[in-house]
Amino acid sequence: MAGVNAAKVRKDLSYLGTYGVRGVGYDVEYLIYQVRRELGLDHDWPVVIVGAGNLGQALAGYGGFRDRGFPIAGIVDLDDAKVGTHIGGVEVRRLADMGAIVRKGHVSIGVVATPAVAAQDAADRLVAAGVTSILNFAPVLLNVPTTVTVRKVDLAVELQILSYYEQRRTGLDRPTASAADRSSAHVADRRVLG
Amino acid sequence: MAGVNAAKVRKDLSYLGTYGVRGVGYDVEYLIYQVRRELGLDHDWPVVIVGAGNLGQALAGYGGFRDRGFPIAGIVDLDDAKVGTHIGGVEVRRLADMGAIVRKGHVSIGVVATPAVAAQDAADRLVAAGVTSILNFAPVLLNVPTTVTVRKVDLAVELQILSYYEQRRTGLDRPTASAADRSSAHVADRRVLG
DNA sequence: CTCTGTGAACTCTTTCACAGCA
DNA sequence: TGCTGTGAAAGAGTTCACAGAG
Repeated sequence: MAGVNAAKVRKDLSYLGTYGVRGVGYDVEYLIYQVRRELGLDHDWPVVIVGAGNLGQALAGYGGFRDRGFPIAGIVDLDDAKVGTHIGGVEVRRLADMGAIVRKGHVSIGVVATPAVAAQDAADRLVAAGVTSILNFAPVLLNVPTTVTVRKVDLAVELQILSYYEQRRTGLDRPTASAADRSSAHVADRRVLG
Repeated sequence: MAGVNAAKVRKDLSYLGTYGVRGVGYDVEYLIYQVRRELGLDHDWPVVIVGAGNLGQALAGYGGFRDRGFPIAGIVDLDDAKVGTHIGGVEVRRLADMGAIVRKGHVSIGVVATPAVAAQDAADRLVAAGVTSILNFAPVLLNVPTTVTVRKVDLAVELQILSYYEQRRTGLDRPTASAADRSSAHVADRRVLG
């Protein structure tokens, strides 16, 4: 169902410890608990969103975050016109309030949903406020201390990857085709084919 | 700057062909053109968005798609209350209009921005309309013909990955720590540390 | 006989190290 | 001397195949 074979599932689970019983199977409920604990999903992780533009609003309004353990502790924006408006039950606050939100809400994860030019400043402020993990939606590489973890999600890049397969499907017979195929195998592994 | 060493850059570029000159360097402009051509970025790829909720609206309103070669050919929604409204200069159309949008706009990429329960239906309709690549934001595995490429972006999973590092940073000294470290190296490779 | 745990084999990716060329 | 191209080595990740246990 997940596109992963049995050997890989067993090997991966074995890294967590020995939670199965040979010849019998896994206690599913207990296994799920252990996986969740290992991934840090046994409690909520409040997040603060920087940028109340289209994306920031969507993220704040998207119930999937709260439902899956990531409640919105706050959303801040540089634009005073947006401050005071409500999105998904959360009030947009001033950028200067970020430190207070992080401190009061025990926030360790920040989301950068600003335009590219404002992203580094947003990251700097998040780091200064004490955030140690950042999810970056801006199409720039953020420069942060080594103690801070950054993950980047570039929506346009996701489309570019699809365009690569589209282009390849139609524009066949190029001489370098097979070599490029091999080199891009790490990308293809995220394809889900039914 | 990109967190990649010179050998890897050279090796990767070599898969596209021999576009550099030994002892001299690459003609940057020509190289960029070749990379773009190989990735299918030498022309626009109009996309159709299914779902005009928070996320669909954000995607449609987000200028980054159009700017990077992915203009919004149309956005459709099941909810008649949303039909007729405008988002980022694009009118929300009825779900039934999807076929016409795809045909008229020569769309081959669809974006699923629906709730989880509606995602498979959205994908089925996209495939029936002739779309061959799907970017799926719903937290479900889509079942599509092997001729269709699917990429999944799960925003909550991105936060879960960050929570894993957070949990690990604080809750240290667990016996299985080193083994799990090794097994998760494929996740860590997307971290950007300054 | 069934199902998990895991060392070993295998495959794929990255890096090294140097040849080739200006 | 400087920079690209690439075979070979090294390193990671995945799969195999079977031991172990009920």
